[in-house]
Amino acid sequence: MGDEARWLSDDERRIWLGWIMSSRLLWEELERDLQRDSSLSFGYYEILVMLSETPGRSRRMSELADATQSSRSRLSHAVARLEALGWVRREACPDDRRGQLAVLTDEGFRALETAAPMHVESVRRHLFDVLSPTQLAQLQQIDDILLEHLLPLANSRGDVRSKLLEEARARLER
Amino acid sequence: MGDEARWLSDDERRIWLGWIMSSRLLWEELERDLQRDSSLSFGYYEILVMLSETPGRSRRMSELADATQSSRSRLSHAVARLEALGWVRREACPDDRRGQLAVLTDEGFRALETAAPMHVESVRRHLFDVLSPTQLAQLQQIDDILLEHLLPLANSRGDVRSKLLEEARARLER
DNA sequence: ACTCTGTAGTTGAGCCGTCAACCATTTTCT
DNA sequence: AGAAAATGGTTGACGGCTCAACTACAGAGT
Repeated sequence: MGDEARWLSDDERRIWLGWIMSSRLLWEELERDLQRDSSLSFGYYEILVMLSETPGRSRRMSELADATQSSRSRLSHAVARLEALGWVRREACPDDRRGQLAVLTDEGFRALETAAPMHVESVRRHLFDVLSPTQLAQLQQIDDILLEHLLPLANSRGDVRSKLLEEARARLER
Repeated sequence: MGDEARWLSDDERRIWLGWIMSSRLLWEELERDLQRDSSLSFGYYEILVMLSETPGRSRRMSELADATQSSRSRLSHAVARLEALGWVRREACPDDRRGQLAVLTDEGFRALETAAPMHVESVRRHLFDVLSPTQLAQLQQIDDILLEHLLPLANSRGDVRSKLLEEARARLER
């Protein structure tokens, strides 16, 4: 392998591999649980959660895209599928004729209600129950720093994500 | 949202959101860099790396699957695509007539050689350069614990991953 | 009013991964 | 030895994502 200027040291390599493996496995485990318990993908789950948390259980497409860290395109596809499942409905936006509102249906809300407790349980099992309070605090600090570095990058890449991510970050720092 | 028995506390919610956002963004950023610099997906990159690190630059499919934390199916598809690109070649396994060897071609090795330094640079930029040594040490501990919890789960789910993950973990603990 | 630029959202092609079904070979058990 | 079970690997349908192209509307400047 081309060992150029700044290769990784052994320590760094271990940290790197550890991060890759653990974060990948955790994601997979959570998605698998969610899929098994509720036949819901994590992406869908996030969308339903975000909708359920707004008054009126509805939100504009682009807002929703930012809130769930997805591209507009991805959200558009996802909402189309959720609509086909009957969990979300599209409505025209009153004040902007370009806009679309994604609205959580009652059926969608019920689906979320059954999924949520099991998902939370899964998050506990795989994250909160295995780390000590100290480690959780450390993890939070680390993630905050990473976000501080990564969010501006994501934001500057225009198109995809916008100011709402900053808002999300503010929420984190509160 | 159905607040059942053990919902997340505000602190937990912040940690949870922080983890989701940061790990997702980091993955995306690294993949984006890799794609931009080398038109290589992270999955492919990993396969090439694993192959390049074995004597003979070849490895059995299932070994390779475990080493890259992928299902046999995924690896099979991926190697098919890498083969079409001319970076990997399949060979029959001498001692087991069921087996297949994935072999890194010279062209594949060259592709990896150009990709690697830029990728390492990207990892530094987004991870090692933003965290302090203390935080990196903490992160490693945290990831080790997560792995200790997650690897057995992944292993027990038979089919997909096997003993080699344990080996990988041993490598981590060395 | 009229163009110019930016924003909202959708669409289709193509890539990558999952899942389940499948064949071939090897191992184990009797 | 022969049947049964386990292992190695592939395949095809399908889901979901990305990227780039596109339509429609809004807002600014003239």
